[in-house]
Amino acid sequence: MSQDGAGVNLETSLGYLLKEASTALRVAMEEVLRPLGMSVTHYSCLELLAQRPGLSNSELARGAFVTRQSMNVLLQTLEREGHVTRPTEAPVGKVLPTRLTPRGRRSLEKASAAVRSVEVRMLAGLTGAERAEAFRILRGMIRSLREGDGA
Amino acid sequence: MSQDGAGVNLETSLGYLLKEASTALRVAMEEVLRPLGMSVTHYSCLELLAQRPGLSNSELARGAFVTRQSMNVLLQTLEREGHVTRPTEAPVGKVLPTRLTPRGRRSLEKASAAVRSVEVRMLAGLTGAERAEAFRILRGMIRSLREGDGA
DNA sequence: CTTTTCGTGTCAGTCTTCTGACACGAGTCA
DNA sequence: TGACTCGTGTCAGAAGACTGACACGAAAAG
Repeated sequence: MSQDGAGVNLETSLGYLLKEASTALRVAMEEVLRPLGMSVTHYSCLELLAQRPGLSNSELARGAFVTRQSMNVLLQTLEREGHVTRPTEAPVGKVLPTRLTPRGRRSLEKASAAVRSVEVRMLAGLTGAERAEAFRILRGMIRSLREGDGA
Repeated sequence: MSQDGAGVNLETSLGYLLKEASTALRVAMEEVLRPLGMSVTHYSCLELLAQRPGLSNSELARGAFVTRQSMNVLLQTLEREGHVTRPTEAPVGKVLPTRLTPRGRRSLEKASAAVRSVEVRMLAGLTGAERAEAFRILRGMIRSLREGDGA
């Protein structure tokens, strides 16, 4: 019932499986993040800032896979809640470098632990070699997909 | 600058890479689907119906990774546009089995071809063995993630 | 047969994210 | 110097998806 030559066979499509895996991961993350009052984008933003302090709104948006506009409203919330700070004046150009506050850092610590547990669970049945292989393959897919961008 | 033992290292995180790949795929699909006036969920719904005619609203929702409510409004649109049909009365219970119209099928054909080209591009640099390996690994991840569901 | 559980379709309201558009500053190039 | 491109921050409106809640029918459990 599913081997019509024309269609994309959902049962065997790597694209569909990729979406399925990504959704499962997002659901699992939401599950552990909800008790902390945090969404996935929320967390991603904080984690990005921890690893690369001073990132701009646009850079954060790209890193969290949302638009600048969406990231901006998120940053406003995070700023209001005291998790991050942005200068009122741009030191150079229009870019407003964002930084974590101590409170934001504490908040991130719990979230990070929760997310790490999810990732550990996801990778539980995989050997080191398989993880490396998965990493390599996914990187390749991304590169191939983006190649056709400007073409 | 990124090897603090506590955080989830974004550069080496398979979870992050998974999201990145999934986003790249979605973007690429939106790109080829837009000229056809179709969104990804739109297309997913049609493709599901082609392979499993008579699916209910709820089943379609699960297959397209959205809620019943979201799928319902989409189905209303698709019905209004004449791409699908649903009986006004439920043959049994409350379930309304949905089917593609010839018009829906024609519409899907173009979309399916476009999506297939994206998937081909994504898989371009991969050998058959790698694709099989990717399939196996992703399946494992999904299973592991869902295991902790009811725990 | 009765009760309970489960899945379904649907209504209503809210929220998040996106698309479109604008002005501004920095860097590039002639 | 001046024109041009590029990236950025921001405002406004629209679209899409979600959460919460309800009634109903089927299937399972008693």
